[in-house]
Amino acid sequence: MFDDDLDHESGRTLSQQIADRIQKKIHSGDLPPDRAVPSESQIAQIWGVSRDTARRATRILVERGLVYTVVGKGSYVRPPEEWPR
Amino acid sequence: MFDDDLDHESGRTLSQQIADRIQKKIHSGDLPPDRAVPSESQIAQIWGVSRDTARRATRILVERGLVYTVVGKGSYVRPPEEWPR
DNA sequence: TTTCATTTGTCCGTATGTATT
DNA sequence: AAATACATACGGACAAATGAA
Repeated sequence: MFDDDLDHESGRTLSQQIADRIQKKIHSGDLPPDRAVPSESQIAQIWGVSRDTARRATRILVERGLVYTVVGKGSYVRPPEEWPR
Repeated sequence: MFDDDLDHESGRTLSQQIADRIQKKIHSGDLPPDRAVPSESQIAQIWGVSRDTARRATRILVERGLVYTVVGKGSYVRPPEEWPR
């Protein structure tokens, strides 16, 4: 589902690149509303980064208004009606 | 391990002199492949320079192809097969 | 009720990247 | 070259919340 590697050289940070890849899956409908996005542990596993970096990636998506987080459960895709325009 | 003082008078910069000293340890095998070289903080501590100067020293070794850097972890001795000839 | 695994929240220490003064 | 500050990243630890067994 997420297969392309991250670019450690480009100007964009690892967490930004991860957020971008997940955002594409959201906008494409691959990750529908209220569907769980990859957990921090999964992100760390998928892209081979630390949980700290995984957390940053998730927080970026929350700040972009595309994802909401529930403690103890996970982070989920926000309905498109709530996306910022 | 690194005991000789730097020369603040010579033409060579402090970072160059530090890089030279570490390079000797690499070429002598005192710092074997994939062994961590002194961190920027350690360099600053050992030779009494700023972290900025320590960074420059590490950077020089990277540019010489003797060392590779991993963000968040440190800098390490590159295997001799990868050294430029 | 208790136990357990999973997930996020928080904090720590260390290291490098970047920018400013 | 130095001093400082902040961001990004890695690794580890423990707490709190959730839900299932």
